[in-house]
Amino acid sequence: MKTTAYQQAFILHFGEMGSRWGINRTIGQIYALLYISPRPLNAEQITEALGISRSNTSMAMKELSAWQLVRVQHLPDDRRDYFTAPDDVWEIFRTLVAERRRREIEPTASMLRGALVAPPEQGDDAHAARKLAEMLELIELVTGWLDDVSDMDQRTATQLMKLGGGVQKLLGAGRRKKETPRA
Amino acid sequence: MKTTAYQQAFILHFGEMGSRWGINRTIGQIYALLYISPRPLNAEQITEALGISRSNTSMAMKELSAWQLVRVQHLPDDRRDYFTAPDDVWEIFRTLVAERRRREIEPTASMLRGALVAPPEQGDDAHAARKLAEMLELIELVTGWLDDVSDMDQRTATQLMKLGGGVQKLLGAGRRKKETPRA
DNA sequence: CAGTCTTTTCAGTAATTATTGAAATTATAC
DNA sequence: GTATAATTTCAATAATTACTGAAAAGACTG
Repeated sequence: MKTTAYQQAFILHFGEMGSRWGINRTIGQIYALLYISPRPLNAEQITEALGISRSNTSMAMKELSAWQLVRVQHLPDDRRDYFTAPDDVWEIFRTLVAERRRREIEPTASMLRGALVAPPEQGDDAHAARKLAEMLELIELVTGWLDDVSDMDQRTATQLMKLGGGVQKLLGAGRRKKETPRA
Repeated sequence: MKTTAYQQAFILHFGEMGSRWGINRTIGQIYALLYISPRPLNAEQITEALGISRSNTSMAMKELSAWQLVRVQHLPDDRRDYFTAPDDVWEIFRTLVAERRRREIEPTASMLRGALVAPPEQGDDAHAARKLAEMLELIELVTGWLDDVSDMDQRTATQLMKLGGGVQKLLGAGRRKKETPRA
């Protein structure tokens, strides 16, 4: 596997952004490589294309599998694992949202629910409990909404997003704060 | 500043989640502390409450300010800086979305735009360019939508989110994939 | 089941990120 | 101006996370 300069730029960018996205450089690069690759790649090809160790590739693939961001497939008369990223960006997006929700939000929601089972009623703890309740309410509102959007097919979701602020008209309210028409 | 066991649990959780959220433990803890505190706190109080160094507090406040997640205020006859988190969770949420967008998505969108100025038209690079274009299209759709939602007032946004999948009826489409009614 | 190919594990090391303490800077008071 | 309080900077160190190489484990072949 050799990569062109054009591909390199994209792969290196994903590597650099990796740390901001909570994944490491290797994982970012591998995902970028798979995403633009027109064919499935095996671990050896990935290792060679990125100049990393075989074991690093193995660990990264495990992590990407845990995120459900890659698929494994096999070719006839070849027992190596071949990896692909899903073709459809919308599907990738849904997976990302679901996984980030599970890892970054759900543990907190769960902790908040626990803390609110028997909320203190006096003093600063009571104030804290009210703030926790506000946070949980917002989390549940937003995650519920994300679930709903994830269940939509791409066409509907696209239509909804393009509607943008115009959705307020449909809601029948004159509460618009700022006019932001979209295509 | 002393914290109760009830407050501690929340603060420690935010510290632990910090690494998943792309901030460090100290920043997570400080934000949790400020969020539930019924009054503004100065750096010394934060330092004492969390058992960290004064310089660590200073650097963390700088970072939180960069995220626009805290406000500084002053008390009469006291020249120390007092910090608060915004009262309104909705406002905090909007800030988080805006900042994450700016740091985690915008650089990539910008790179993609650059790569698509003169997209290659042959071979694997052409395939890569098509995938880049798909990614950019999705990013622009989603970030545009986030902008629109951010511009809504809380009441409208809440109404919209509670509507959930029901929004499809308003769109006049029978393309519902799965029925998920919400309060 | 011995041999070969492939993948995984993991201890050690490298690289990165977080935290501290001391010194420097800034701001205010006298 | 000097003294004092508050905050920031930054080099050193601690802690964490990423990566490698070697060895082990697993999977298939003949």
